[in-house]
Amino acid sequence: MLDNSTDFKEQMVEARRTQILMGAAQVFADKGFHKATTKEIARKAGVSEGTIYNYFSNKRELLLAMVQMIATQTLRGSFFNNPPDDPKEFLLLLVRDRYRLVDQYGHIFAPLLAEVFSDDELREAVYQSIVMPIAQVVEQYIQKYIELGKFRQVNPVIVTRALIGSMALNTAMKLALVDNRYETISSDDMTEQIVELILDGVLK
Amino acid sequence: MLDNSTDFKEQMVEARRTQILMGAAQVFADKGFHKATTKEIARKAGVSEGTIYNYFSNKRELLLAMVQMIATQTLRGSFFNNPPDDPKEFLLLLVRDRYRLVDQYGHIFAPLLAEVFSDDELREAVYQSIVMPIAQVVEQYIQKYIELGKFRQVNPVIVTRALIGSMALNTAMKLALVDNRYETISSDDMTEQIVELILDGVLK
Amino acid sequence: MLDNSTDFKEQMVEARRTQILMGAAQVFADKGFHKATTKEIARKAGVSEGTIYNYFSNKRELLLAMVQMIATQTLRGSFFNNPPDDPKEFLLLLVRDRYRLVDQYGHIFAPLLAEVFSDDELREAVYQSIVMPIAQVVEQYIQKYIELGKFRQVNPVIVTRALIGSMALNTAMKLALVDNRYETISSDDMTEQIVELILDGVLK
Amino acid sequence: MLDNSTDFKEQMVEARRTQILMGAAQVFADKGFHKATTKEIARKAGVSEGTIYNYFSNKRELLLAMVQMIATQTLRGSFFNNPPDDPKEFLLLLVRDRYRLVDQYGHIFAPLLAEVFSDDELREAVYQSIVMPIAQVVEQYIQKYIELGKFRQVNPVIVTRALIGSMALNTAMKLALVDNRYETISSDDMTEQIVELILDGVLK
DNA sequence: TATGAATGAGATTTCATTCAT
DNA sequence: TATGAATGAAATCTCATTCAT
Repeated sequence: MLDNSTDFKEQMVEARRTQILMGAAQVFADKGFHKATTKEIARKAGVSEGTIYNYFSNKRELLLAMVQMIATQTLRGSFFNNPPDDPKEFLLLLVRDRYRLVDQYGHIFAPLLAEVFSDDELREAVYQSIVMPIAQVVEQYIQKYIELGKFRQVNPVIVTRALIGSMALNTAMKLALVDNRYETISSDDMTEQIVELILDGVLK
Repeated sequence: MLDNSTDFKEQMVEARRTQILMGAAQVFADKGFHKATTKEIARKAGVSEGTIYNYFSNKRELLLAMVQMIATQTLRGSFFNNPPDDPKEFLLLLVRDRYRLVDQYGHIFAPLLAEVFSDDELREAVYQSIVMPIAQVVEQYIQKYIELGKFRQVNPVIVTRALIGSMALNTAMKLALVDNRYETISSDDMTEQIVELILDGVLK
Repeated sequence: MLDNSTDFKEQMVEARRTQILMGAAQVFADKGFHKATTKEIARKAGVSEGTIYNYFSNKRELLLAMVQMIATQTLRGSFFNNPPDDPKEFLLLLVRDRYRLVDQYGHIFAPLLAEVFSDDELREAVYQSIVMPIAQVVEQYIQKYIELGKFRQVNPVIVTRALIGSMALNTAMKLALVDNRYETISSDDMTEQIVELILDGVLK
Repeated sequence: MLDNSTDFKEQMVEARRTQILMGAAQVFADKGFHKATTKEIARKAGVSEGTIYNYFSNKRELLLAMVQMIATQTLRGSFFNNPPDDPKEFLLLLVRDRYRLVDQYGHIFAPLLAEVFSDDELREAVYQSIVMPIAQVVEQYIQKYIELGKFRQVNPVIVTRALIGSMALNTAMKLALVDNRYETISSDDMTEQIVELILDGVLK
């Protein structure tokens, strides 16, 4: 078989996988993982139920595949190579970039996080593929600034999770529509306030 | 029927409900809500499956009842009436008290939070009964100190969720055993570092 | 719990198992094991599909249970203790007793034998529980008569299977209605002819 | 279209059918008819799933086609025309020839026989195409020798099935590896003992 | 009120067969 | 004619819930 024929096939397979994943993401978002039926996923994805199983070995694999899909949306290399010197600029760039990811894949995150509580393997995958990569960047940055004497002697691990947790809960509140005071808070304002809060907490 | 007879009966009913809830909590913690079977809950609770339905109308009600059970573990009135003047003392007392709650009911929180992502009513209940009461105390305290000129002009809503989110994610990391660096961090250290971080972020 | 209550419960369980097995036997006989659906088994047995699984862990267990049921229909102890001295009398008694079993459980044997070809565990069970016990009796009898000098020096293992195989294929022909010449052959005639055939083959 | 072109085409078709049947035979032997998937048959046969359906109308047809394939392996004409006069020679020649068939097609027989119990049409086909032709030869031979006064007044139908059943069960025992005493019995010994057994049973 | 056997709706998954390329 | 992706019917099995005792 010729190379471009193989390529073509691979592309078709990838396109089909994505098509199915998107359907699954919608249904998972609506119903949650357990109440989502393969029948409805198939309908939303525009394929038959059987076709799902030509591309994923079972329903749960759909969740794991979503983790991988999100994980590939990494930070641009430029960011890693030349992180801005100004801490505020650094954190704002980073946080806004990740916030955009949540905005884009928001409907995927919720069912994913829900299952993380009861699925050990999924939890590990989410942590290793999604949380760790970004957390490491922040930790190392903080560590460097502590050594430079610009930050207080804080624990970078804790502070990093504090930043992520602060963003996560506030974002969740915004998306969950459970507290209407969030309607008047813009994402940019929220992001900036949180970055400043944490930053002032670590600055000497 | 005499009053004390009614009381006795009510107590029996309450005791049975608790007995069942405790069984359910254990199984939910082990398996998650969906993979927990009523058969196993009954066994763990030491009752028959049928009996569960004499006290709860369905499996999901067990989750809602757990929210109420946790919600009753409110802060002591004394805390509300005479909150410590020193912000650090205030926040530490508060956070440690809540942390104790998580320690005690930790196995209930995970399955509860998992379902919060896909169950609107449960989400509302958790927010109103568990998050809001404590959040309000913090918000009002922050508001007061802003007005007193001791805190910067921050948004109390955001800062409060930042504090809660910081504690939540760090605690989750500790409990999830997914990052072994948390093994060397004591709860007290963690709590104090987070409180200081947020506090330094809001102090003028 | 009192003994007779336990007994009663055990009897109920046994009765239910038998009820389900009988339903399964009918459907297996009609359709064969694989084309038999649990839905139809349930209907024939007069229970719901779910009930089947309260008594058998899966569809295949129904087959194994049938083997056990047939296996319990052993030869009377008197037969073992005082086998008739006359070889012809001995073999006729034995063969007719077993033939009666086939007559009674005939509809169970067919699907059982069909699966024996592709299910190792079932094959082992059928051999150990059904074939071996009866085969051993015959083998030992033949062996004894060889030693007494009344039978030729034949291999008791082969001769025993020859007898069983002769009976089996002729019986199958009768039951399968595939050769109408069998319509005019009575079971008793057939049995006697086969016993005589084998016996004359071994007698000195 | 020219004759030899048609012939060539027919040969190609026949070759393809055989290729597919051989693949199917292997998988049927491994898994049994029902657990064999068309996907695996296609793989073993070295064709695609679709191609199977260009040569056979459905999976079951594969079984029927196997019956025909075995049926064509008939006894040599010479055997029919000049059967040996000596009964023992006659039976040994016949039985050994058929035993060779089982040896060669053994892996096909098991799944075939399994289905025979629940598939009326297949049963009829096996009986008419495989059992009957050989059985008739034996029956007529026996009949002739009875008339010649060399055999007792036995029923040729029963005796013939007794011979076939004796061979079948003993052979099955050997192949099924379920009774290790068969490991020390050679096929030739077994064949001869059975022929002698039956023959002594019918000889005057 | 407590029990637990019975229920049956419903979900996942398999796989023979079809059909566009 | 060959391919193999797509199909969707159908089957097994689970389990929350009911109800007779």
